[in-house]
Amino acid sequence: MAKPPKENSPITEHLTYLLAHANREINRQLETRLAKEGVPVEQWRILKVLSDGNGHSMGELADAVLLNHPTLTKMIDRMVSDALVYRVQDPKDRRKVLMFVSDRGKALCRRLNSLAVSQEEHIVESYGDKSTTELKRLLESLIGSAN
Amino acid sequence: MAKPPKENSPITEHLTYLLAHANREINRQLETRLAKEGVPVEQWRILKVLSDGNGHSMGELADAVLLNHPTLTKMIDRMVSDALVYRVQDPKDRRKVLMFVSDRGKALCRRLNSLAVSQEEHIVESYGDKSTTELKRLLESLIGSAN
DNA sequence: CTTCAATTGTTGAATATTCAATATTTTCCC
DNA sequence: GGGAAAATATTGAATATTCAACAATTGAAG
Repeated sequence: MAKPPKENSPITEHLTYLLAHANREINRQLETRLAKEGVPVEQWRILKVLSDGNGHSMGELADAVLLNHPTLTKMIDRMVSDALVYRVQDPKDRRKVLMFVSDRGKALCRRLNSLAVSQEEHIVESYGDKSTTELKRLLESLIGSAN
Repeated sequence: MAKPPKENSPITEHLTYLLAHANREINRQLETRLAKEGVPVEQWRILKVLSDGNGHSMGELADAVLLNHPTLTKMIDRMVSDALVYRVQDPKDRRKVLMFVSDRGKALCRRLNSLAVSQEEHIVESYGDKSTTELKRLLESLIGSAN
């Protein structure tokens, strides 16, 4: 396994497939945990990014949380309805909208962080500390080289 | 980088995020290439799995190509319309439907395979042979340990 | 300074996905 | 064997995502 794929290699030897497969598994695990709070994974990402307290424009945020712009807009609409985040027009550039977390959003984010950290600890237990660290290093590097 | 995340660690230190990010990048690259043939990545996966010529049930196929059952059913509907695949009721177990590739599907699959292999070669060029092999090994192992 | 292009975010229509419910067939077990 | 439970695939309604078009603001060129 893990050889360079030829035209007739099984799909399981393709990097793109292995990434999709691993991502699906891990994402599902997390999804299951976060369901306790009734929140999709993307909303955890949004809350976490906004947790630095600085305002983030929709564009920045979309990049950071791996969502397309219109998808993010609509997800933010729901989160505003739930009073987790709020919009402020950027005074420096009135095309932009700056997003902030509410107190309610912060409290939720803390609970979600705890669930997420616990998941990763669980992964490390069965998968190993060394492997996890190395995998993360390689993924960062791949992301960097793909840009 | 690549340390065990604490509750207040940035999201970029979470394995789940790194996987989602890397997957998104690589999947987009492939998507762009396959667009030449006007086919989504999932259809390439389906054609490739069916390329062994054996009939695969919808359940098997859904697992293999990382799609939920109803999503697969509807995607297969489209592919049947495009005469890429066809359904045959399993004579051994009439609950099951066995999927097969048509000649047209096979021809398309060959062209898609070529595009996909070329993408992976391109990745290996900029990312390195060693890293790619090691990353694939680790992903396989993670998938195995997650199950 | 004025006009045209680029940037930013949102919207509406088209498309795709998901959840729950259904139909069909098989398996289990008494 | 007969009836309940499990397995398989599909459907329809509800939901979410995407694509293209739009509106608003800023930047840039003449």
